[in-house]
Amino acid sequence: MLKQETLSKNQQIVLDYIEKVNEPIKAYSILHNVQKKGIKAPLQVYRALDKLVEIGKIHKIESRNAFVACKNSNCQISKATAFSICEGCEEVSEISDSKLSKYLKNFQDKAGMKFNKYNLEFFGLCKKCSIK
Amino acid sequence: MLKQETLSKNQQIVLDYIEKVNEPIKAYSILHNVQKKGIKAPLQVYRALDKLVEIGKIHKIESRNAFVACKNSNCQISKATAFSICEGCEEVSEISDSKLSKYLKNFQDKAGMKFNKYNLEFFGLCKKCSIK
DNA sequence: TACACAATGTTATATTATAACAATTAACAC
DNA sequence: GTGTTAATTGTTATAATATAACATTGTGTA
Ligand SMILES: [Zn+2]
Ligand SMILES: [Zn+2]
Ligand SMILES: [Zn+2]
Ligand SMILES: [Zn+2]
Repeated sequence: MLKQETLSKNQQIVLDYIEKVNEPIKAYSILHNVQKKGIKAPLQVYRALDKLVEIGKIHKIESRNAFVACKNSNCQISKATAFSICEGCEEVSEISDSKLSKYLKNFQDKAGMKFNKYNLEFFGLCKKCSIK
Repeated sequence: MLKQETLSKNQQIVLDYIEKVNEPIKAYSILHNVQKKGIKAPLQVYRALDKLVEIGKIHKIESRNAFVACKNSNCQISKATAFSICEGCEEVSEISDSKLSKYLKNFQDKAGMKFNKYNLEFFGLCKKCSIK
């Protein structure tokens, strides 16, 4: 079978919603908001999320248990992700910095382990929150 | 009041256990294993974990919802952490690389956000798992 | 002593995620 | 088209992770 090129119905419903809200959103919040589209159970959401993460359409913000649409057309495979997270307003943005990604892709730890994936989360205060 | 210098009873019990097992361990697994010491409820474990993370004695591996003792005497404050995680055997080790930490501490995103903390998780296969 | 704050104990509940199994749909080879 | 395989869906139940709320006790300090 060829590699999937189109999303399934539930995958598309979930992705549409995540792209629309345009900020990190939690699985059960997605569920509540797509029930009018016919998705009834958590598992239907989680299965769609798994696939969307796998193909790089969305990313999981691990420290927040939340999901966000990919804003970086270069990371189609979800294997090299970096985010900045404001601890004041919880605003999250995906970092797209070629020097950073190059540095991290080439990083070798002392045990010589070869990495195929990384996730980096920076925390701080955004401009708005830091002047409060 | 002076800054806490000694750990409380429950904090010490939980830390002792995490240091003993010497690998990432989950909160409810900790609970089961410290019940003989008198800790009875999840909240007692989570409160101890929160404090231990705060003071840098342990770290949370976000992608695994697990906790591990700090192996890097330099990161007493839990604000700059990096781990390598084997996706085969789930072995986790804390990365201590001064060049990496310097690079990340000084990283500035395009929005000029000032970071005070980061967490980086690398994924791959350890030597043992990669020859299988 | 009185005060402030940290830590504890306890019960209940909220939140996040997966197991198990049956049924349906989509893609492909022939 | 038919048969085959894998992906997807639907459904119920349950597991795993984490916090709310509130009363109580301990600890350092003035
Ligand atoms: Zn991305
Ligand atoms: Zn902010
Ligand atoms: Zn550490
Ligand atoms: Zn391994």
